[in-house]
Amino acid sequence: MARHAGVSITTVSHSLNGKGVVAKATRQRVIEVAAELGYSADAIARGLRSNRLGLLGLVIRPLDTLGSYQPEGVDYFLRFAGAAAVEALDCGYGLVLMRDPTAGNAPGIALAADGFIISDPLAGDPVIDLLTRNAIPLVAVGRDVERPDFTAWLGGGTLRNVDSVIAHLSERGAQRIALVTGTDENSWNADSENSYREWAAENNQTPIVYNQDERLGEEGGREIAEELLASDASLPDAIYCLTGRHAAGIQAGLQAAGYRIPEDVMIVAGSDSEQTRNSAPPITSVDLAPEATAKAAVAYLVALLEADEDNQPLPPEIAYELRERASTQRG
Amino acid sequence: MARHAGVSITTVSHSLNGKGVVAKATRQRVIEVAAELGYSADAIARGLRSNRLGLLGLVIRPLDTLGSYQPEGVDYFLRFAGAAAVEALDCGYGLVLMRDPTAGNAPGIALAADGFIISDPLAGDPVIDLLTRNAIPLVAVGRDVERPDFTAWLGGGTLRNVDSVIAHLSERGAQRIALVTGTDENSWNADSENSYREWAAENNQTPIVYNQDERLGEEGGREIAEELLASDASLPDAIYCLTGRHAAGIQAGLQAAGYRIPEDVMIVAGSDSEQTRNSAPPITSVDLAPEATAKAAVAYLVALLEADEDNQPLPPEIAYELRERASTQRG
DNA sequence: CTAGCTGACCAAAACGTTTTGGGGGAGATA
DNA sequence: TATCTCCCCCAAAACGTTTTGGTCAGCTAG
Repeated sequence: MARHAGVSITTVSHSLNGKGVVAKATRQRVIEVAAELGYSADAIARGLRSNRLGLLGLVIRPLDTLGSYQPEGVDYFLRFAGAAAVEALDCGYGLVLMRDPTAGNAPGIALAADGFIISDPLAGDPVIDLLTRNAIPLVAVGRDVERPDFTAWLGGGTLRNVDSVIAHLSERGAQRIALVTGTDENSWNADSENSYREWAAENNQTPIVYNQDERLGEEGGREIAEELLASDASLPDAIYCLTGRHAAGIQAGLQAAGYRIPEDVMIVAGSDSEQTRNSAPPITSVDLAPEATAKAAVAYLVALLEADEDNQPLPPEIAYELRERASTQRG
Repeated sequence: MARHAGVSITTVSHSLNGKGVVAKATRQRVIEVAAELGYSADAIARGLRSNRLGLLGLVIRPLDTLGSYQPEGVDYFLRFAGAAAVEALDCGYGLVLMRDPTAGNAPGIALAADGFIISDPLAGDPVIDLLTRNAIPLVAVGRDVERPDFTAWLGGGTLRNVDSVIAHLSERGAQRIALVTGTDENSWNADSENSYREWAAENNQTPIVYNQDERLGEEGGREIAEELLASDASLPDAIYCLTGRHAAGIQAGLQAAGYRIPEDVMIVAGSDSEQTRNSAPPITSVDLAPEATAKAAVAYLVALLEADEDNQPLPPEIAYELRERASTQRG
């Protein structure tokens, strides 16, 4: 390239990057020759020199614990990943989906990423340790419940979903509202339960909480239904279930026992999925806005990467909406 | 690292990569020290030296021409991309989704990928030119209709879908079968039309073919319905429509004009989508097996990358299935 | 005793950039 | 004429590996 343009390597670099002092005519010629030759600086060599490859990593922790990257009907994560990839492109970055990079079978490229997005980190997440140790910037969706000092996370708005769901159910006449969470140690499960217990305490309700392994899917929901039915206490008249698959299972279980949804029990899911959309009746669900969240997370990470030391960006806020469906449509 | 282990840089490299001649004890010690320090060779530096970054690129051409990377209800590509990413990980690679890398706004990392998967290349696709010029191996899903010499592609089985759909429709009593394709210049559109016309010629049928822009979605389907209704010729009694969104639009258009599906007209879509699953009636569709296709494409590309010059792998075959639904359920 | 071989290790080159620290020529000033 | 100042440009270092082509010591064989 330098030979073709009749200048030094330095001048090529300066010309194409707009740095240094180069005569206008020279810079123009270099640019023209580069275009003609289809030349552009080798990204790897540039990466070696500048320690910036233009690559972002995405780790979706719930899929790690779930064991499968394509859980039946759960489209939240795929939509999240797709939107993140597109937004990264818009920012001039590539995005690589990765599994737990502490697990050892991570691709070699893992630690070469400029920054990471961690979706739903676990308590004291080792992935955050690894990245911090390697001085790789990261942004989380959901907080690490054991790491209060780590503030570069978004999605705190999910906390308010508990309140809005309870308000919705109360408005429809619910008296005794139960909560079903997953067992992953992430803030989505933990903080939702905390919020719920706070509400119960404030309203003199006996909290009714079940924790069920996410991996069990609809079957896990059916088990909860059986536990509810076998319990000495009377059945709650509304159930807020964080995962869509558990919700669908609970609904099916209660219906099999002769209960009607929503007449006898109302059901709300904390995240929308194919199961909640297509069960009978369809289940009222919180739309966790995967596209908007992904877009915000990528933009935030890129801002973090490209910001000066002194004016760091702040985490964006995401708005969630309740999709009201027949499972809470009374009267 | 070399200092910590008390050996040269060379010996570290040799020890960790199992190359060269290193005393067993030394190699062991180096490995231990590396584990202790959490050291692993910098992927970028290694990439610079070996020209292998461990990164695959994925370009989905229909989304480029569509202009949107999240077309409403079309989950084929997202599922394809997700499955490809996971399979790449299983092979030790990262996968980056990219837009048309010839468009200029491609991320710098684009040409640093070890290899590419091109989904549904266009006729004489410039992306293939670009990659070939840069000596980057690639695998396509669907062939480039203007590049018969390029054989590293899979998905030829879609050709047979035309026959099986026609067989299915004939079995259900169809006499006059129309075809609706898209206008993208890919093999999926072109070869399907060719197959259809061959069948028509062999069976003394007057071919009825419409080509409609993919970008118009369901509205485009409705337009086709109007054209069919306005035509002098009588309405076909079955329509094979390659895209799910066109199919849903045609069905809605015909129903609005008072025709019944499937009694008056049967409809089949060449690719499954949310529209075909949830329209009324649900539309019989070909399941293009995005996960299996993606997995096969990645495995094929990786095999290509890692193969010796002399024994190149052959493209795998994919099997597709017809999902029979009410839109062809007669009698 | 010497030449040759082998096993263990290492210095240096190469990969293609970016960045640093000049170098040299032309014009201006003394 | 000598010196100073700009303005352009460039050589070389550095990034962290892998790979090539050694060196050196200790043995073995002649």
